[in-house]
Amino acid sequence: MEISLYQLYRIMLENMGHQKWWPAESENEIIVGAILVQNTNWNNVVKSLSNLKKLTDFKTDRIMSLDESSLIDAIRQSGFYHQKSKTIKVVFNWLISYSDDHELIKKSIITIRNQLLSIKGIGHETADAIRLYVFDEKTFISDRYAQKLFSYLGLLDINSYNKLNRYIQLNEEFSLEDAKEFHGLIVEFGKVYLKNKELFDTSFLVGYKITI
DNA sequence: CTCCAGGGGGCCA
DNA sequence: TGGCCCCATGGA
Repeated sequence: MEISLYQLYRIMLENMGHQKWWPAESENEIIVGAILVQNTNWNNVVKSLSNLKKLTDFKTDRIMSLDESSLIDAIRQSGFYHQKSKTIKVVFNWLISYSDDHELIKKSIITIRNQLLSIKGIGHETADAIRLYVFDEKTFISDRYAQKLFSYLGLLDINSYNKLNRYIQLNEEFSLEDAKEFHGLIVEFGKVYLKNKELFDTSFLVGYKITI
């Protein structure tokens, strides 16, 4: 049966329920989490976020006032802490350059994506995650789980972020909230259904062919 | 012990 | 562009 990308989203939502992504209490927490989770298990990130919440409550000025060793100690469990600590500082410095005002950033002439990509330690996926969950830019995150899903569906066998990102785009049927939910569904599907097939029934996606 | 997570940068062809 | 290596921790 041929279905659209939006219908795929609806089917996943009906079978898996709302994933309520991104799990965080503030936008600054989302930004830090997006950096810390790079090639790192989320369980490790949760510990670091807990440390940082106690230290800074994710206030921009308090994050910036942390010295490097304190920041590294707080995020150590998330790995790659030398680069991630620097990236966090640069990103929040970028926010401060806009008076820590997200609305000002959204009105910027330069695209948010390009500004984020210019920061060392922020690549395509992290930039798109921050765009989607912090700056309300409806976008599809074509991460490894998305690549696996479309391969699993027999649609494409793409193992490149840019290739899939160019190929997949969310039409008007997707609201901003749909886009956020879709990414959560794809990741959770990948974590549970593609890796532990014996634990769950994956059949709800069997037999569908996506037309883009 | 090995493998790898909700990546990214540098380098090289 | 695309492949390879490195970055680092903790859980399975």
